[in-house]
Amino acid sequence: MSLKPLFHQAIQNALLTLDLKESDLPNYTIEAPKDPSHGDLSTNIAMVSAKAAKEAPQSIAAKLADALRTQSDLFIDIGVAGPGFINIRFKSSVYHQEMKELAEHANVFGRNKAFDGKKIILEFVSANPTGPLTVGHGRNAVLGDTMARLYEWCGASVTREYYFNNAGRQMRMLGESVKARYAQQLGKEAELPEGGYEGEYISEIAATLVEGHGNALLSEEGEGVFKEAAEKTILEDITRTLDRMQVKMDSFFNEHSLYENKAIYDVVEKLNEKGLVYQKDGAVWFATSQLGKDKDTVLIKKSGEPTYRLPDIAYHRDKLDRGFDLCIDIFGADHIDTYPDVLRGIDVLGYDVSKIDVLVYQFVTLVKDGKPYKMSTRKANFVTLDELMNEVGSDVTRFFFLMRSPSTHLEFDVAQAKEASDKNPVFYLQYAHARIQSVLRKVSEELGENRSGDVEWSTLEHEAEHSLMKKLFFFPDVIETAARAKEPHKVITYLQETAQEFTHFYHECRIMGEPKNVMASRAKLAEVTATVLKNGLSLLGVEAPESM
RNA sequence: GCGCCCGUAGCUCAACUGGAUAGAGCAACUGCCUUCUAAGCAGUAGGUUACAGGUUCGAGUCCUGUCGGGCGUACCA
Repeated sequence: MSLKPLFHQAIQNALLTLDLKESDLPNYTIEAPKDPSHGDLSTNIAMVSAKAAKEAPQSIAAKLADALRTQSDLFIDIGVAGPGFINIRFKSSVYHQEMKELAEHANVFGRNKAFDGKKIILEFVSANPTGPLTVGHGRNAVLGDTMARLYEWCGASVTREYYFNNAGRQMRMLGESVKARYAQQLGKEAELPEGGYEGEYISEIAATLVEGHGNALLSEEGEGVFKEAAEKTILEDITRTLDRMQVKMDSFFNEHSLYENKAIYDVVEKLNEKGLVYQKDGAVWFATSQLGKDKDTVLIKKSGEPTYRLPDIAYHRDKLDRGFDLCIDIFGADHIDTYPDVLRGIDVLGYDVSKIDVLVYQFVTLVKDGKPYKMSTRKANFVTLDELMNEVGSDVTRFFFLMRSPSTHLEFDVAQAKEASDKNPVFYLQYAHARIQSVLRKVSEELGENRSGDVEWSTLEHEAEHSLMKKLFFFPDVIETAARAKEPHKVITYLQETAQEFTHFYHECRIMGEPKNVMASRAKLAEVTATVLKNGLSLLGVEAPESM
């Protein structure tokens, strides 16, 4: 279903006849050359093995090419080029055979076994319930969810977890803020606390409380009913927002449970047994300087409250205890510093650190009126995810967040996103899909039920048909690469190229009005392309419309 | 100061993780709608990959240094 294994196998067979042994070979790669005139696939095997074999790369390549010629009937062309690349071109019949197999289960095409049977937990969003999700959280949510989908397509069973903390100063402040608004709405003198939350949503929560309880709550503490009401409402709102974005969490993990079951104190105890814990200035310290860090780290403040690092370590231990093979955290660049401390802790506790991995993404810079825009949940001058989706919809929102590599800053021009949505690249993909469906409807009218019958793949000989087929074959590789590298944008790049190949084919090769066998095979090729586009878009959480 | 990330076309970004002549979209320009969706296609123009060294058959990609930007560097989360 993918061309690479065919070539790989042929190389293995050819090697048997040469002196070169597989064990002598460093890792060689098989790639599709950028320039298609070089061939369908290319390998650097001769170059990378030249040193060990003490032989010129061109000479090795020539021998190997000869062996391939005599042993394999898959190729129409085998050549040696440049510094020692071996380039091959497959016979048409290979394309047709592969297409036949692909078409038989196109709807699952792309699924692979790269993470087969693995239990993976992804932690993402994890915003504390102090306000609505912002554009900044959006990138986190979409990256996490899309990674989850990618792993699922690679055979893993995936848990999406939202880790949150409903205690601490922020939440206290939230309760006080709601209480202040509540009192104000009842005509009492009250001021927002210093550093309180100013957003409109606070007033709305207060208004609901006024409606439900009148002035009965005036004597209550901010930390009590007010905080609880705010937390409940905000978490519901967050869930609704995620829902709109096609993000569904499998579990919510409350940080507080790690206090209740004493997990955090057990961590301190275990670390203490290793002699890595001490007291100083009334606080409890983790001797991270003995583990390669330049200074030690506070685990429990002198107030008796743990810092976030302690529950973080306990949380990751909990995940490993739950039997996950891989724990991935999706972090914004500002949280990256917690990661090494967690690893140190987990390592000392005797767990396999390699099971913990992190996807760090850079910040979203919001651009408004051509200027960068500073956001703060507390000041309420943020743009919420809901507002954004009201303007451009969930498809465009998700696509936008995924378009760029996580390691680069994402510039989000609000004005541009709000206007001219027809210039957005997501529509190019959706349009290609809709256009295929439209053609297929016409073909079905023409051919009736016969359309899905036996397809004469051998009629597909046009250059445009070949390059489209070739593109399709690589889909599973792309998914695997994107999952391993944790770079979902690779899927987008691929889909755009695929849509481009399709429109090229669409303009070069008419479907309607051709002889029936040609019409049928081209329609089938178009149909499979649509399915691949749809599969890819579903990985991104984006709709593949039947018409536009 | 130190740590992590980034610097590629006018702008926003790719480049299959070390491969061959660095590619797309937007913006600009030239063509193409009496035959399957013009939200499209074909073409033109645009580059010393921040800079200087190094590693090797081969560097945008790896190493060292310099410059510039972002984020950290809390007994905040």
